[in-house]
Amino acid sequence: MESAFFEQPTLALAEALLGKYVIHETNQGSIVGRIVETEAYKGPEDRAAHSFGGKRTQRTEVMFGPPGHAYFFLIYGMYHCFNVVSAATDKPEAILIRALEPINGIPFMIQQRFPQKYAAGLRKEESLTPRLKKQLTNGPGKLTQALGIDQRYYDHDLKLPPLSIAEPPTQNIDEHLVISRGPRINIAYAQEAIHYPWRFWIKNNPYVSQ
DNA sequence: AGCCCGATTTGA
DNA sequence: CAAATCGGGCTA
Repeated sequence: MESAFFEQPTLALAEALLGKYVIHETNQGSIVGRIVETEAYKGPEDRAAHSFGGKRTQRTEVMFGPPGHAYFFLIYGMYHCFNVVSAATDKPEAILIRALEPINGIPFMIQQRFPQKYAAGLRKEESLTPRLKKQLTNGPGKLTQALGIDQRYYDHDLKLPPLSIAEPPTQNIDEHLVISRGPRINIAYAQEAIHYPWRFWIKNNPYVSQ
C-alpha cells in the first residue's frame, strides 16, 4: 500500500487493514495471508499500549517514527507479535495484526508451525483439513510463526519487500466486508482502557482468533 | 544486578 | 488450568 494508506487515523487504519494481504517474500516463495483481525493501540491515552503516557524506550522507539513501518515485540519469551506503526511521527500508535486467513504458501506455513509433523511427513489427505488450516494463523503468535517473520523486521518499511502489505488481486477483493468491533483481548491490566472497542474483525470469518 | 511479568500458545 | 521462556523496563 502507498504512504497515504498508512497515514489514516489509527482506528480507521485498523479497519482498513482488514481484507488486505500480508506478503512475506522468502527463498521458498511468496507467503501470503489475508488480514481478518486487528487491534488498535493508541500510545499516550491508552493504558493498554506499550507506549502509554508517551513511554519511549528501545522497544517502543519505532512507534515514534513514521507510519507504515513494522513494530515487532517478543511476548512470553516465546512468541513474536507483528504490528503496523500508525499515526504521524512522534505519535506512538500501532495496530496489532491478530489473525490472518492463509492465502498462499500453505506448505511453508505448516512447516513453520508444525516442524515435527512436517518432518514425519503429513499424509496428503490430512494435510489441509479446515481444522489444520485455521491453526496456522488464527492468533498473533501463530501468524508470525507461520509467515516466518520476527524481530529482524523491526522498523522495516511495509511498503517494501520482503515484508509488505498490499491490496489483494481485484478478483479477490470483497466489496462488502462486514466488520465487527469489540474490546481487545488479554489486557486485564489496562483499567479504564479494558473496554475500549478497539478490536476489529471480519464478521463470521473462520480465521479470527479464539 | 536483580526482579517481575507479559497485546500467547499449548498440552495435561 | 498451569507451564514454557526471556528480554524489557523498573527499582536499587
